[in-house]
Amino acid sequence: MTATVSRGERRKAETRRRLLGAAAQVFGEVGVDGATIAAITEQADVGLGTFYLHFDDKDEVAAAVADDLVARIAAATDDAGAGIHAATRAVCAVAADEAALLHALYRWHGSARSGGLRAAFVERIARGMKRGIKTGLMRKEDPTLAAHAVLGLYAETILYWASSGRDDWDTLAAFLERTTAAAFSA
Amino acid sequence: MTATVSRGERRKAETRRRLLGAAAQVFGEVGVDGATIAAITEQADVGLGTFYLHFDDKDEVAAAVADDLVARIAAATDDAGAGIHAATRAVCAVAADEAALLHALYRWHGSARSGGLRAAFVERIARGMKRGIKTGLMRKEDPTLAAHAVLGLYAETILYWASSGRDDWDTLAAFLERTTAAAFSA
Amino acid sequence: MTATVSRGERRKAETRRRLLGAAAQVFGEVGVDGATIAAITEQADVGLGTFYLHFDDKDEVAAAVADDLVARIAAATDDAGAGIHAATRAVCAVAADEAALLHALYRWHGSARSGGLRAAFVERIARGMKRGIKTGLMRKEDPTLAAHAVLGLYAETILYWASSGRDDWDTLAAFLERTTAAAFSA
Amino acid sequence: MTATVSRGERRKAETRRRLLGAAAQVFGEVGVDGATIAAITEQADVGLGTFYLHFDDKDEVAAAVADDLVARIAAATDDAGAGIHAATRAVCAVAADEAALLHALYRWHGSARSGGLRAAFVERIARGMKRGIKTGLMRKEDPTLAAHAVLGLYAETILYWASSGRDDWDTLAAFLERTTAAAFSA
DNA sequence: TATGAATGAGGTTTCATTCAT
DNA sequence: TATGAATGAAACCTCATTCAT
Repeated sequence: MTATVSRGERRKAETRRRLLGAAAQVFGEVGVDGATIAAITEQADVGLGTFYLHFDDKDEVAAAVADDLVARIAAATDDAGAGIHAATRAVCAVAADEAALLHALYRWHGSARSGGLRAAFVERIARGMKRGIKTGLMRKEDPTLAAHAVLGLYAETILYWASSGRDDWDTLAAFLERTTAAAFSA
Repeated sequence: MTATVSRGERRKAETRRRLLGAAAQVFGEVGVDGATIAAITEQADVGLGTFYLHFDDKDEVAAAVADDLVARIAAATDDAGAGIHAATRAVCAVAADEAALLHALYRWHGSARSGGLRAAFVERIARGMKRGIKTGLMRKEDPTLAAHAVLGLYAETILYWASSGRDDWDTLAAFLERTTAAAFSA
Repeated sequence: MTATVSRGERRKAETRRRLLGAAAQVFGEVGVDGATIAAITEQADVGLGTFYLHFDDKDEVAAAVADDLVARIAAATDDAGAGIHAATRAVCAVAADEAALLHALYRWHGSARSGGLRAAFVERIARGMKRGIKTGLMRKEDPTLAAHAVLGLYAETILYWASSGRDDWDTLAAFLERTTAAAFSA
Repeated sequence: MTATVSRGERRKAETRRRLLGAAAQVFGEVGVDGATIAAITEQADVGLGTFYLHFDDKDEVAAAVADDLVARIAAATDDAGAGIHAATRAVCAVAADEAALLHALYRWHGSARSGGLRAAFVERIARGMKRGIKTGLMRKEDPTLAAHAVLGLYAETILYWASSGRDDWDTLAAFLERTTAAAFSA
């Protein structure tokens, strides 16, 4: 009744994880466009050809790395419970850890196949907005448009905070809560 | 004492203008990273080597194109007179015309030499914020931080508007004014 | 005293047969040069590494497939009994079935180790020629040279027939008999 | 009134000629499939990238080399005047010089774009056949089919002659004339 | 000043082959 | 005996940059 994955499968999954981690690292250092497959496999300490056993091309890893990051932020906000307050702190906490990667992926143009970070975040935020509007806590606005506004506001300030080397993320979180509340509360 | 620019100098300036226009066009089509020097010179209908008589590399043209765009938006807002209202309409008007280029330059990582669009806009917005705070119209916030917030809010919504093909820019402008006012007015 | 082949040996022979069939299939589809080991093992529904338990490399399978085909054509002509007439019909019958494979192997440059189809056919034809000359049915010519001539004549027309999608192989067979007889009979 | 091609254009044409010559050389040595772009540019003593200034890919050079060879053989036969006799000698003369290249191109599978040697030769031979049939010198046969037969007969014997190192091409030419005449004359 | 042919470093991708299981 | 993940050499192709004209 244990998970029945053969050792071979576990090793393959481990290699894939290594590649994803290496890609995240490299993307953070030189950006998605600046990253080369060779740099990723080198960082992962696997052979060059191994990359193509796990991904078709760079876009595919980038999409997978983006999905991972989105999932982590989603998990962090979900764990944090309801409320903009907790969610904002959680997002800032992840941002503090993964500033470089966040920067790389947020600026990434994405590919035909993947919407990248933006689409995923917009969708999550828009859902929250709809709830807020329905419960009367929020001013009535087009949820998708408002979600883009919030995304831009959060992303640009977070990346600014990270790039200027400030580490008092609570200050930023407070600003974000204050501003968002003022902007959209009913 | 008319301006004494020789014919050679005039021709050179004309060629430079051609290259800038071509670069803007190509950037809009394939992004800054996707653009090649050959594509730019071809679009400009100029020899390949000519590029290097006017610019050192792609970063330099991209910076120049970005400066041009910033200057045009600045001129538009300045012409529009004071007030967020007029400025927002002016920005949206330019965005409507240059959506593709705006997209390309805003996502561009920039270069070591140039801050790109972001730095220029942040600086302008921050100046406005300082004025607003001093005159008591605006809530007191860190002007640079607030400027990044406004930049992100505007940029992300404008690019969304353009990418979704909507052309009722007045609707967007109204949303932006409403939201910004709510977020930052005293 | 039945043939005592162990189960292991039987299974191994079966796997080899599977690989040969798969190789023939793949060669017909993409040519010998275009075929990859992976494509062959996939078609055979066998592990990639298994290939190397049976063959050293692609040239070796190609040679084996060619030998098979030659053997089948030889068997067909032998079964058909004596006479150019019957042999030609038999060759055309096989060609009709295996046009793609025939094309792939006939154009194949061969390897250092194997003469491929050409050598085998030339040898068989030359033997027939010598007999024909000895019995006085055939004009006296250098048998090997004449064999090459016949091979080229047959092969090029058969491949043309197959590639143009015609299926009235009797028409072709009649042409070949008529022409060969005219060319070489005493 | 002299040919008005600038020096630059002449130099470019010269480079192209160098590449064609080098490709012919390399194809003769290792076959079309075995040839690499690097080997061709090295043989031509030009930079690797230069290749792509003149040809899209290997298929395109191969087609150009094939066209050249066809044109040379066509010129040789045309110069030789009418009659199978002269034409056969002319073909053999070129074959003697270009045996290796002929071998490489004749075995080449060709590309989607180019019919290669085969198509060009078949067409020329078929034209001759139609004339022969109309004038009553030749037995009535499907001209395209007969052309393939003649092509196969000539090609296979010529390549045999070359590969076996024989240099009495007159002997071969005599065989070809004799055999073709017997096979197809009315 | 303008041109564009030539260059080659640098990236991507494939695939024969090995080897631990 | 069978497997298939891992490997890296080798091929392809692009494009920034130079330089002779």
